[in-house]
Amino acid sequence: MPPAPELRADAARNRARVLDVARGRLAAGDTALPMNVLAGLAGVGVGTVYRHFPDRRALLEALAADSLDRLDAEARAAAVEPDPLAGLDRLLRSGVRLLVEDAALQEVFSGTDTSTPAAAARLAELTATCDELLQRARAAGVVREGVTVTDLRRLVCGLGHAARIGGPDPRAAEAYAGIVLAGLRAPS
Amino acid sequence: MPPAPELRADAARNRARVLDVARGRLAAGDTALPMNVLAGLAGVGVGTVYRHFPDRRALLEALAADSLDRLDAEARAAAVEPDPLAGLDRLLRSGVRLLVEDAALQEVFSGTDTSTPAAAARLAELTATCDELLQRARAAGVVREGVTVTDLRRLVCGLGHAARIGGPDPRAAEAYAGIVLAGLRAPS
DNA sequence: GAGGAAACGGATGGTCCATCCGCAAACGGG
DNA sequence: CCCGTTTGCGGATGGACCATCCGTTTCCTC
Repeated sequence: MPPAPELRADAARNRARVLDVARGRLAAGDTALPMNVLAGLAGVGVGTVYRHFPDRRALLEALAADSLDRLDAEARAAAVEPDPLAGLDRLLRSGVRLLVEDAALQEVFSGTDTSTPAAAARLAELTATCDELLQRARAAGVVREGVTVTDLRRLVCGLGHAARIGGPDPRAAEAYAGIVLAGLRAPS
Repeated sequence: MPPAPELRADAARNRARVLDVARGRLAAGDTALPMNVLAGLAGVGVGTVYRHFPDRRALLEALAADSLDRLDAEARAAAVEPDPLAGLDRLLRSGVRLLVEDAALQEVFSGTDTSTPAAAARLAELTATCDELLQRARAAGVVREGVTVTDLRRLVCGLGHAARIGGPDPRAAEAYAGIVLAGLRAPS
């Protein structure tokens, strides 16, 4: 990635405002905020919103960037755990937790294709990290046969989805992660 | 439920046409079919569609009615299995399978509130059946502590969601059901 | 502080939703 | 069979939202 396109002062300010408002609204459960309303709340014209975020998905990806960073950090940490099973534990639990905490991340992570190339790259990298860990777990024989990194990703998304039905429920998320984790272990 | 409101001949025909077209399109992956297009394809006016199905959700519930019947039947069968663990197995596997096979059912089942009172009643009944089975499994000590029937429902929805990421994948659905099933068993 | 580049903003056209009501078709008694 | 009543039909319509486009404003550099 080339360093950064260097935004003009007002552009940076407006972009931040829009993101702030959107984040606040999303945290408040307002998942379908119209773009013109968002613009109004941010004290900005609609065009400005669309310039910074070509479509809804791009906005979501920007909103999820922070959480994606954290998830990436967790994955790296998990990948270097001495015990691969402990690594998987950490990966799954933190993944589901982050997905439940951040609706934007859930959306981005569940989606099949990305809007920003940046987001695509991040996801690919994350996948590679997870795969490395999974390979190690498989080599150690502690995980079920036939489980791929795609399965892991889909399971995490699924659990995030599950723990959101009827309002985000972090406690349920934790429990579901534990259940799947137990199920993923190689049958002894 | 009082027997049936006795639809007039043309009304029944039109209703069936709309449902047929909608089912076909949905099966073809067209999840966001505009109502006026649907009406056009069914050779019917938009008003007719809205009369039979006040909103999108009601249409989905009608589309899912068949699958919901099947799910209900499976749940009853599962509830009378002698071995409660086998019952849970059957319930989970068939639930996830049906959800992956029928997008409408996935939608209805994941949603938090219903449009039709009929659908609400069906879901409540299904929940009761599942709860009965779960109680039995708990009494036999074969299932994790603290798992509620709500958890079961959410997990099934979550797995359905997971097995749909990147296109419905029945094989993955089966595998995920197996994983969660293993995880649900009481740790020995 | 002047020139050029970058960003702004909101009017605009397009799509879809959902309603409403004049009209047509179906039912049932005579 | 025919006609009155009732039920359902259809599509024009208004409103919400999306996404674009371009004249105007703001910022940066020299």
